[in-house]
Amino acid sequence: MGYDEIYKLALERGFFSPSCEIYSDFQAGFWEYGPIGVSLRNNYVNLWRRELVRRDGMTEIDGTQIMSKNVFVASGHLGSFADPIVVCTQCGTTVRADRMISERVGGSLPEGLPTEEYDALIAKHDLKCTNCKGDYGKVRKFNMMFRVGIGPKDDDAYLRPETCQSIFVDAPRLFKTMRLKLPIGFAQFGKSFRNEIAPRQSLIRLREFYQAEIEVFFNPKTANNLAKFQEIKHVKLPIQKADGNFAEITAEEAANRKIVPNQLVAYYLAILIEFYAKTGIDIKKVRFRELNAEDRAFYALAAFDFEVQTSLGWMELVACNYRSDYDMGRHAKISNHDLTILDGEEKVIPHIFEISMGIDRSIYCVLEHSYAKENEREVLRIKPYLAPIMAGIFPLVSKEGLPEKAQQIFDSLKKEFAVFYDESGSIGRRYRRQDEIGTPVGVTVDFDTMKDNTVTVRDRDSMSQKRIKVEEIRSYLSSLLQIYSES
RNA sequence: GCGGCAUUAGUCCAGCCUGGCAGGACGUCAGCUUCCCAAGCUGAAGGUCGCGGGUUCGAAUCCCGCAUGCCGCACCA
Repeated sequence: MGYDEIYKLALERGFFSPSCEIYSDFQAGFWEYGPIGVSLRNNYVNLWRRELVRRDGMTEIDGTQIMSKNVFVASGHLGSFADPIVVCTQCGTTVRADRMISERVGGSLPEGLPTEEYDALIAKHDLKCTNCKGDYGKVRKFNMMFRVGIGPKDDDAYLRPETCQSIFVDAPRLFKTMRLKLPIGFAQFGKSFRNEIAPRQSLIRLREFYQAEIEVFFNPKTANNLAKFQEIKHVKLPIQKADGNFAEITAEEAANRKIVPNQLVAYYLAILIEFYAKTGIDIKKVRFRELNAEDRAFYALAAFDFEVQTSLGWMELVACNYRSDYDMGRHAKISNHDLTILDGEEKVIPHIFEISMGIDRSIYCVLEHSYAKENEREVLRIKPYLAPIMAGIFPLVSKEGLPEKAQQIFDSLKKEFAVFYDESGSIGRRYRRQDEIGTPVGVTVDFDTMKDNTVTVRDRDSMSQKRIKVEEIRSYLSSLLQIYSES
């Protein structure tokens, strides 16, 4: 299925929609989750908690979205998250000053030059706009962070451009109070904000978006001595190397042959791909793409993007970055706190491996990989534990006490399961409506129900039905929610 | 941010060229029908024609600006 079908489904069925859409001054890059979308996202995040956070014994926190300026001095975002841009005074074309200069003058420029030096270079080489030969204006820094003013004095602070900074600055207290030892993963789900120049395609590139980030703190000396590595050593990792070669190899081979930096990285890539297999994303259409030095973030020693093939091309869902001791080293320096951790006898600045997941994009991919049109039927073949609604409860016809009986069953289930009652239209129409939002089960009350207290349960994927007792509905639904019976 | 195209009911779209009552299909709702897969019949609701300005007796329609969306470029932690 393509983007257009998913977008239409989203608008019609309440997955997501543009923010502030009744006003004409609304801005690009902001989208709402509707009722069905919220339910899907909650289920997705809970699967993330179950299959990554709890599986690995991680510690989850929830930090603030607004953080002080010094956090981003330390993180490097104030300096490096800003691009030097220059605008043509004639035609308004905007280009990256550093790239434009190095392309036309030759050689590469050091990062983070003051803007005056770019101005001087443009003047020295008499560079004109490539589009219209017009003069360039002054070079300025465009920072991708949203600045906010705090209190009556409008003190500088910023909306976080990634959730992980809270983890770094909270880490010292967490190690003390939660009695943690290396290696340990910290997890956080929440909003991040980036002032993208060109937001695109609804959930794919947003200015306000959800991340689920995991930051694994470890001592680099023991990164190849990981007991739990045995659990996943046979998991296959599809890796697209920076040199272009592709290989599907086991986690064990990847670590031994140094295709990934160490066992610890191999382990987390493996549990990540096992997580995505459980989301229903087609695991034959995923890869880890190794980034070369130019494409990596400024802090990363190694980086693997987890990508999924979609109708829009390969889409990056997760950035896996080996951040080394950059973060804790920088925060130690700028905050003037000792951020070393005692690992046995040794004091270390922890190294960090990061699994930075884009939730909105992941939700989109789950939808695209699950949605199917078969003849006249449109069906979202989503895993039951991700389904926004678990079961529709229907009276076969709206008379002779059937609605009352169905309502009674609905009431008995509603606190435990996301169930939906509907008596409007033919029974077929009600089944098909639920198919479109991926509801795995239709429970129908008919005339036999009134005699023997049984109902039919209808399966979304096969459309087949069987009769079960009313008392068995609860266990029937529970059994469908089991993850570990899934392949 | 640049260029091209687009924006009309919940959704898809016609109407625009050639200015003159706001339309269709699907969906939704109500009633009838209905013993299991978008059936049928009857009826109804639903509109800031993206926003602002201009031209005109009169603008969904023509002109200008802006916003948003899509595609391409550029950008992309």
